[in-house]
Amino acid sequence: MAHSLPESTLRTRLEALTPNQRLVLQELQQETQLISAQDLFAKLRQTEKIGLATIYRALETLKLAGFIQHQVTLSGESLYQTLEQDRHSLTCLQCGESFPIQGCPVQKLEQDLQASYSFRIYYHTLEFFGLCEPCTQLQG
Amino acid sequence: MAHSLPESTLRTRLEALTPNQRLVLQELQQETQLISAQDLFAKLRQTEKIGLATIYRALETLKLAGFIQHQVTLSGESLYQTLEQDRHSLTCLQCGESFPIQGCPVQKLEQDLQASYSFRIYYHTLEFFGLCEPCTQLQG
DNA sequence: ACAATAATGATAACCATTATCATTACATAG
DNA sequence: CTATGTAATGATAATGGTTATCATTATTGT
Repeated sequence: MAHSLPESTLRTRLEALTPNQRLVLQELQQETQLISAQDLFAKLRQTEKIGLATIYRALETLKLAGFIQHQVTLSGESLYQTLEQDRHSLTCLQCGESFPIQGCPVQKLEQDLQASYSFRIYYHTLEFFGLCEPCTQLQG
Repeated sequence: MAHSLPESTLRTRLEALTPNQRLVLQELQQETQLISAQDLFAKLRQTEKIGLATIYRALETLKLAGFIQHQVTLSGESLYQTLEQDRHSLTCLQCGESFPIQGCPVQKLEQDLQASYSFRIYYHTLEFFGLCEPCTQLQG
Protein backbone atom coordinates (compact mmCIF):
# COMPACT_ATOMS: atom_id res chain seq x y z
CA MET A 1 0.00 0.00 0.00
CA ALA A 2 1.00 3.59 -0.52
CA HIS A 3 1.06 4.59 3.13
CA SER A 4 2.80 2.78 5.94
CA LEU A 5 1.86 4.87 8.93
CA PRO A 6 2.54 3.68 12.47
CA GLU A 7 -0.26 1.58 13.91
CA SER A 8 -1.01 4.20 16.56
CA THR A 9 -1.48 6.91 13.94
CA LEU A 10 -3.89 4.73 12.01
CA ARG A 11 -5.94 4.08 15.14
CA THR A 12 -6.12 7.79 15.87
CA ARG A 13 -7.29 8.54 12.36
CA LEU A 14 -9.92 5.82 12.51
CA GLU A 15 -11.27 7.02 15.84
CA ALA A 16 -11.61 10.52 14.45
CA LEU A 17 -14.20 9.27 11.95
CA THR A 18 -17.92 9.55 12.51
CA PRO A 19 -20.09 6.42 12.45
CA ASN A 20 -21.32 7.23 8.97
CA GLN A 21 -17.82 7.83 7.67
CA ARG A 22 -16.75 4.46 9.10
CA LEU A 23 -19.76 2.89 7.42
CA VAL A 24 -18.70 4.22 4.03
CA LEU A 25 -15.11 3.12 4.58
CA GLN A 26 -16.17 -0.39 5.57
CA GLU A 27 -18.35 -0.74 2.52
CA LEU A 28 -15.51 0.40 0.28
CA GLN A 29 -13.15 -2.12 1.85
CA GLN A 30 -15.55 -4.90 0.95
CA GLU A 31 -15.99 -3.91 -2.68
CA THR A 32 -14.24 -5.98 -5.30
CA GLN A 33 -14.15 -3.13 -7.77
CA LEU A 34 -14.31 0.65 -7.92
CA ILE A 35 -17.70 2.02 -6.98
CA SER A 36 -19.55 5.30 -7.49
CA ALA A 37 -21.09 7.46 -4.77
CA GLN A 38 -24.54 6.77 -6.14
CA ASP A 39 -24.08 3.00 -6.02
CA LEU A 40 -22.59 3.28 -2.56
CA PHE A 41 -25.70 5.18 -1.52
CA ALA A 42 -28.00 2.57 -3.02
CA LYS A 43 -26.23 -0.23 -1.17
CA LEU A 44 -25.94 1.43 2.23
CA ARG A 45 -29.46 2.76 2.07
CA GLN A 46 -30.78 -0.79 2.12
CA THR A 47 -29.76 -1.27 5.72
CA GLU A 48 -28.90 2.21 7.04
CA LYS A 49 -30.60 5.54 7.34
CA ILE A 50 -28.10 7.70 5.55
CA GLY A 51 -28.42 10.58 3.08
CA LEU A 52 -26.72 10.96 -0.26
CA ALA A 53 -25.06 14.20 0.80
CA THR A 54 -23.53 12.44 3.77
CA ILE A 55 -22.03 9.86 1.45
CA TYR A 56 -20.37 12.56 -0.62
CA ARG A 57 -19.12 14.34 2.48
CA ALA A 58 -17.76 11.11 3.94
CA LEU A 59 -15.92 10.34 0.71
CA GLU A 60 -14.34 13.80 0.74
CA THR A 61 -13.23 13.40 4.34
CA LEU A 62 -11.87 9.90 3.79
CA LYS A 63 -9.96 11.10 0.77
CA LEU A 64 -8.27 13.95 2.63
CA ALA A 65 -7.54 11.64 5.54
CA GLY A 66 -5.66 9.28 3.25
CA PHE A 67 -8.03 6.31 3.44
CA ILE A 68 -9.40 6.25 -0.07
CA GLN A 69 -8.65 7.39 -3.59
CA HIS A 70 -10.87 8.85 -6.24
CA GLN A 71 -10.90 8.96 -10.00
CA VAL A 72 -13.32 10.21 -12.62
CA THR A 73 -14.42 8.11 -15.56
CA LEU A 74 -14.61 9.46 -19.11
CA SER A 75 -18.35 9.74 -18.65
CA GLY A 76 -17.81 12.06 -15.69
CA GLU A 77 -18.72 9.72 -12.87
CA SER A 78 -16.48 9.55 -9.80
CA LEU A 79 -15.30 6.13 -8.65
CA TYR A 80 -13.74 5.29 -5.32
CA GLN A 81 -11.58 2.57 -3.79
CA THR A 82 -9.32 2.25 -0.76
CA LEU A 83 -5.64 3.10 -1.07
CA GLU A 84 -4.68 -0.52 -0.40
CA GLN A 85 -6.68 -1.74 -3.36
CA ASP A 86 -4.85 0.38 -5.93
CA ARG A 87 -6.59 -1.11 -8.97
CA HIS A 88 -6.11 0.04 -12.55
CA SER A 89 -7.68 -0.88 -15.86
CA LEU A 90 -7.93 -0.63 -19.63
CA THR A 91 -11.01 1.26 -20.83
CA CYS A 92 -12.47 1.16 -24.32
CA LEU A 93 -13.09 4.60 -25.82
CA GLN A 94 -15.84 3.20 -28.01
CA CYS A 95 -18.04 1.03 -25.80
CA GLY A 96 -16.81 2.25 -22.43
CA GLU A 97 -16.13 -1.17 -21.00
CA SER A 98 -13.27 -1.54 -18.50
CA PHE A 99 -10.87 -4.43 -18.15
CA PRO A 100 -8.85 -4.64 -14.91
CA ILE A 101 -5.11 -5.15 -15.16
CA GLN A 102 -2.91 -7.09 -12.75
CA GLY A 103 -0.58 -5.39 -10.32
CA CYS A 104 0.56 -1.80 -10.09
CA PRO A 105 3.90 -0.77 -11.56
CA VAL A 106 3.97 2.77 -10.22
CA GLN A 107 4.82 2.18 -6.57
CA LYS A 108 8.54 2.71 -7.07
CA LEU A 109 8.02 5.82 -9.16
CA GLU A 110 5.72 7.26 -6.55
CA GLN A 111 8.46 7.03 -3.93
CA ASP A 112 10.96 8.73 -6.22
CA LEU A 113 8.59 11.59 -6.90
CA GLN A 114 7.78 11.90 -3.22
CA ALA A 115 11.44 12.64 -2.57
CA SER A 116 12.11 15.07 -5.40
CA TYR A 117 8.99 17.22 -5.34
CA SER A 118 8.32 18.07 -1.67
CA PHE A 119 4.74 16.98 -2.16
CA ARG A 120 3.03 14.50 0.13
CA ILE A 121 1.67 11.92 -2.29
CA TYR A 122 -1.41 10.00 -1.14
CA TYR A 123 -2.18 8.02 -4.27
CA HIS A 124 -2.04 7.95 -8.03
CA THR A 125 -4.38 7.10 -10.86
CA LEU A 126 -3.17 5.11 -13.85
CA GLU A 127 -5.59 4.21 -16.59
CA PHE A 128 -5.17 3.02 -20.16
CA PHE A 129 -7.52 3.90 -22.98
CA GLY A 130 -8.03 2.58 -26.50
CA LEU A 131 -10.19 0.09 -28.34
CA CYS A 132 -11.14 -3.34 -27.07
CA GLU A 133 -11.03 -6.37 -29.37
CA PRO A 134 -14.68 -6.25 -30.53
CA CYS A 135 -14.64 -2.50 -31.14
CA THR A 136 -11.38 -2.79 -33.06
CA GLN A 137 -13.09 -5.20 -35.45
CA LEU A 138 -15.98 -2.85 -36.05
CA GLN A 139 -14.20 0.31 -37.05
CA GLY A 140 -10.59 -0.40 -38.02
CA MET B 1 4.85 9.19 -28.80
CA ALA B 2 2.45 6.35 -28.32
CA HIS B 3 1.67 5.75 -31.98
CA SER B 4 4.14 5.43 -34.80
CA LEU B 5 1.93 5.05 -37.81
CA PRO B 6 3.30 5.20 -41.34
CA GLU B 7 3.46 8.72 -42.74
CA SER B 8 0.88 7.89 -45.39
CA THR B 9 -1.63 6.72 -42.79
CA LEU B 10 -1.19 9.91 -40.83
CA ARG B 11 -1.80 11.99 -43.93
CA THR B 12 -4.95 10.03 -44.69
CA ARG B 13 -6.24 10.54 -41.18
CA LEU B 14 -5.49 14.25 -41.30
CA GLU B 15 -7.23 14.68 -44.62
CA ALA B 16 -10.31 12.97 -43.28
CA LEU B 17 -10.76 15.79 -40.77
CA THR B 18 -13.11 18.69 -41.33
CA PRO B 19 -11.75 22.25 -41.21
CA ASN B 20 -13.14 22.77 -37.73
CA GLN B 21 -11.64 19.56 -36.46
CA ARG B 22 -8.26 20.61 -37.84
CA LEU B 23 -8.69 23.96 -36.15
CA VAL B 24 -9.20 22.30 -32.78
CA LEU B 25 -6.24 19.99 -33.31
CA GLN B 26 -3.95 22.86 -34.28
CA GLU B 27 -4.93 24.84 -31.21
CA LEU B 28 -4.26 21.83 -28.98
CA GLN B 29 -0.84 21.34 -30.55
CA GLN B 30 0.08 24.89 -29.63
CA GLU B 31 -1.01 24.67 -25.99
CA THR B 32 1.68 24.39 -23.35
CA GLN B 33 -0.63 22.67 -20.91
CA LEU B 34 -3.82 20.65 -20.80
CA ILE B 35 -6.90 22.66 -21.73
CA SER B 36 -10.64 22.30 -21.25
CA ALA B 37 -13.27 22.36 -23.98
CA GLN B 38 -14.69 25.58 -22.59
CA ASP B 39 -11.32 27.35 -22.68
CA LEU B 40 -10.69 25.99 -26.15
CA PHE B 41 -14.01 27.47 -27.21
CA ALA B 42 -13.18 30.85 -25.67
CA LYS B 43 -9.86 30.99 -27.50
CA LEU B 44 -11.04 29.83 -30.91
CA ARG B 45 -14.14 31.95 -30.77
CA GLN B 46 -11.97 35.08 -30.78
CA THR B 47 -10.98 34.54 -34.37
CA GLU B 48 -13.32 31.86 -35.74
CA LYS B 49 -17.03 31.35 -36.09
CA ILE B 50 -17.40 28.05 -34.30
CA GLY B 51 -19.97 26.67 -31.86
CA LEU B 52 -19.34 25.02 -28.52
CA ALA B 53 -21.05 21.81 -29.62
CA THR B 54 -18.71 21.59 -32.58
CA ILE B 55 -15.74 21.81 -30.24
CA TYR B 56 -17.04 18.89 -28.21
CA ARG B 57 -17.77 16.88 -31.33
CA ALA B 58 -14.34 17.61 -32.75
CA LEU B 59 -12.68 16.51 -29.51
CA GLU B 60 -14.61 13.25 -29.58
CA THR B 61 -13.63 12.59 -33.18
CA LEU B 62 -9.98 13.46 -32.59
CA LYS B 63 -9.89 11.17 -29.59
CA LEU B 64 -11.26 8.18 -31.46
CA ALA B 65 -8.94 8.91 -34.37
CA GLY B 66 -5.93 8.68 -32.06
CA PHE B 67 -4.85 12.33 -32.21
CA ILE B 68 -5.59 13.47 -28.69
CA GLN B 69 -6.12 12.18 -25.18
CA HIS B 70 -8.59 13.15 -22.54
CA GLN B 71 -8.70 13.08 -18.77
CA VAL B 72 -11.12 14.34 -16.17
CA THR B 73 -10.03 16.44 -13.21
CA LEU B 74 -11.26 15.78 -9.68
CA SER B 75 -13.62 18.71 -10.13
CA GLY B 76 -15.21 16.97 -13.09
CA GLU B 77 -13.81 19.06 -15.90
CA SER B 78 -12.38 17.35 -18.97
CA LEU B 79 -8.89 18.33 -20.08
CA TYR B 80 -7.30 17.55 -23.42
CA GLN B 81 -3.82 17.33 -24.94
CA THR B 82 -2.26 15.68 -27.97
CA LEU B 83 -0.85 12.17 -27.68
CA GLU B 84 2.66 13.45 -28.31
CA GLN B 85 2.52 15.77 -25.35
CA ASP B 86 1.80 13.04 -22.81
CA ARG B 87 2.06 15.31 -19.76
CA HIS B 88 1.38 14.26 -16.19
CA SER B 89 1.22 16.06 -12.88
CA LEU B 90 0.88 16.12 -9.11
CA THR B 91 -2.42 17.59 -7.94
CA CYS B 92 -3.18 18.85 -4.45
CA LEU B 93 -6.37 17.41 -2.96
CA GLN B 94 -6.75 20.47 -0.76
CA CYS B 95 -6.23 23.50 -2.97
CA GLY B 96 -6.54 21.81 -6.35
CA GLU B 97 -3.31 23.19 -7.77
CA SER B 98 -1.39 21.04 -10.26
CA PHE B 99 2.35 20.70 -10.61
CA PRO B 100 3.68 19.16 -13.83
CA ILE B 101 6.22 16.37 -13.58
CA GLN B 102 9.06 15.66 -15.99
CA GLY B 103 8.99 12.76 -18.40
CA CYS B 104 6.65 9.80 -18.64
CA PRO B 105 7.67 6.46 -17.15
CA VAL B 106 4.82 4.39 -18.50
CA GLN B 107 5.80 4.02 -22.15
CA LYS B 108 7.46 0.65 -21.64
CA LEU B 109 4.60 -0.68 -19.56
CA GLU B 110 2.12 0.41 -22.20
CA GLN B 111 3.88 -1.72 -24.79
CA ASP B 112 3.88 -4.75 -22.50
CA LEU B 113 0.18 -4.40 -21.84
CA GLN B 114 -0.53 -3.93 -25.52
CA ALA B 115 0.94 -7.36 -26.15
CA SER B 116 -0.69 -9.28 -23.32
CA TYR B 117 -4.23 -7.93 -23.39
CA SER B 118 -5.29 -7.86 -27.07
CA PHE B 119 -6.44 -4.31 -26.60
CA ARG B 120 -5.36 -1.48 -28.89
CA ILE B 121 -3.99 1.10 -26.46
CA TYR B 122 -4.18 4.72 -27.62
CA TYR B 123 -2.98 6.49 -24.50
CA HIS B 124 -2.84 6.41 -20.73
CA THR B 125 -3.48 8.81 -17.89
CA LEU B 126 -1.15 8.94 -14.91
CA GLU B 127 -1.77 11.46 -12.17
CA PHE B 128 -0.56 11.77 -8.61
CA PHE B 129 -2.62 13.22 -5.77
CA GLY B 130 -1.82 14.39 -2.26
CA LEU B 131 -1.00 17.58 -0.43
CA CYS B 132 1.29 20.32 -1.68
CA GLU B 133 3.85 21.92 0.62
CA PRO B 134 1.68 24.87 1.76
CA CYS B 135 -1.40 22.71 2.38
CA THR B 136 0.70 20.19 4.30
CA GLN B 137 1.71 22.95 6.68
CA LEU B 138 -1.87 24.00 7.26
CA GLN B 139 -3.44 20.73 8.24
CA GLY B 140 -0.81 18.18 9.23
C1' DA C 1 -28.08 19.24 32.32
C1' DC C 2 -26.63 22.98 29.07
C1' DA C 3 -24.52 25.67 25.70
C1' DA C 4 -21.50 25.44 21.68
C1' DT C 5 -20.12 22.92 17.87
C1' DA C 6 -20.27 19.45 14.35
C1' DA C 7 -22.86 16.17 11.53
C1' DT C 8 -26.83 14.96 9.06
C1' DG C 9 -30.74 14.60 5.58
C1' DA C 10 -33.69 16.57 2.14
C1' DT C 11 -33.67 19.16 -1.65
C1' DA C 12 -32.59 23.15 -4.56
C1' DA C 13 -28.94 24.94 -7.40
C1' DC C 14 -24.95 24.33 -10.35
C1' DC C 15 -22.57 23.58 -14.51
C1' DA C 16 -19.94 20.92 -17.81
C1' DT C 17 -21.53 17.99 -21.16
C1' DT C 18 -24.92 15.87 -24.38
C1' DA C 19 -29.02 15.66 -27.22
C1' DT C 20 -32.04 17.92 -30.33
C1' DC C 21 -33.20 20.03 -34.50
C1' DA C 22 -33.35 23.30 -38.05
C1' DT C 23 -29.93 25.09 -41.22
C1' DT C 24 -25.91 25.08 -44.07
C1' DA C 25 -21.98 22.97 -46.50
C1' DC C 26 -20.48 19.17 -49.07
C1' DA C 27 -20.29 15.24 -52.22
C1' DT C 28 -21.88 12.42 -55.84
C1' DA C 29 -24.98 11.16 -59.78
C1' DG C 30 -27.18 12.44 -63.72
C1' DC D 1 -23.96 22.60 -63.98
C1' DT D 2 -27.90 21.29 -61.22
C1' DA D 3 -30.32 18.07 -58.32
C1' DT D 4 -30.35 15.25 -54.23
C1' DG D 5 -28.89 12.67 -50.50
C1' DT D 6 -25.48 12.98 -46.68
C1' DA D 7 -22.62 15.00 -43.24
C1' DA D 8 -21.37 18.98 -40.41
C1' DT D 9 -22.64 22.91 -37.93
C1' DG D 10 -24.58 26.31 -34.42
C1' DA D 11 -27.90 27.60 -31.03
C1' DT D 12 -30.06 26.07 -27.28
C1' DA D 13 -32.75 22.90 -24.34
C1' DA D 14 -32.16 18.90 -21.50
C1' DT D 15 -29.41 15.86 -18.60
C1' DG D 16 -27.42 14.19 -14.41
C1' DG D 17 -23.77 13.69 -11.07
C1' DT D 18 -22.18 16.68 -7.63
C1' DT D 19 -22.35 20.69 -4.46
C1' DA D 20 -24.53 24.27 -1.67
C1' DT D 21 -28.09 25.48 1.44
C1' DC D 22 -30.47 25.27 5.64
C1' DA D 23 -33.22 23.54 9.21
C1' DT D 24 -32.77 19.70 12.36
C1' DT D 25 -30.41 16.36 15.14
C1' DA D 26 -26.38 14.37 17.43
C1' DT D 27 -22.11 15.17 19.92
C1' DT D 28 -18.75 17.31 22.77
C1' DG D 29 -16.96 19.74 26.63
C1' DT D 30 -18.02 22.26 30.84
